[in-house]
Amino acid sequence: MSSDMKTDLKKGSWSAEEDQKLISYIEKYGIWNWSQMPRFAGLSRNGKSCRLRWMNYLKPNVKRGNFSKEEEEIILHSHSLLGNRWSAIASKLPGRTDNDVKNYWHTHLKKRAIKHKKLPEKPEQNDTNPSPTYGLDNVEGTQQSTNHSNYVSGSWFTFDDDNPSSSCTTTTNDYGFDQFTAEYHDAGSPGTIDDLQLFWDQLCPVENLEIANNHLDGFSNPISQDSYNDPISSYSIFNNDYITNILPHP
DNA sequence: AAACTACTCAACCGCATAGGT
DNA sequence: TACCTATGCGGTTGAGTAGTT
Repeated sequence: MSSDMKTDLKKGSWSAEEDQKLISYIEKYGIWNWSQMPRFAGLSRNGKSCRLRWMNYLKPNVKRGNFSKEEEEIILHSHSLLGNRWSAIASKLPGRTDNDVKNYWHTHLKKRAIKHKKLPEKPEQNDTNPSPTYGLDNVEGTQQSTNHSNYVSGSWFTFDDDNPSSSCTTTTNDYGFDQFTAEYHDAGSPGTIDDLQLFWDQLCPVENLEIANNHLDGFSNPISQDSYNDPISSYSIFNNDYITNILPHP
């Protein structure tokens, strides 16, 4: 028999008194075990309910109120990358919870994303009007590409010498954003941090990095220790201006 | 003013995973 | 290794509210 059945636990909306009990207890004793805490805090709730109430509502620095334009953009962009990984998306928005982001998506942004998805695609490449090519070929000191194409084809550049399985691609994602994705694969064993640094230096030369970072909006930093530990590191850029203005051949 | 509809968001539920024994 | 428990996550629900007829 579950503890819920044994002890007639309360469900539904939280009262101000319950909120205060939980806040007072946590302020005094901290969070130590959600399933035990309610009993000591004098609450007839299960641990999950307490945890949810604290995480989504009572915890200090939980941001209330309307989402800003910037927050909306981050959600839209992140969702196009991560899908319904609400917790991961919320982590990019200080003070917002996964529940908030999920609710806001369903009530405000989903329709917009679907509408956006129906926007016309970029023009197809043809012989008389070739799409611009993007690459590092003409950047001094960088590796020459042996396999690059434009963003319409969805396959842009492949490192085929020093980094045989690393790649960059540009695609138009489901939401109509141009998505530029680069991956560093170090087949089998992790490479050195220098290998990774070299890869990203080639991909984003110094003169491009500053502008590129303005569009990263907190997406994974390619030169982080995390990336080093992960045999694949990647980031994506969704801003059309970035691809148009930063990466075209000179 | 009443009835109905649409929207919002707090909360619940089930499942997956991590960590401990 | 198998089992148990706690925690975290995403899908879903439903009460309350706002807007419309």
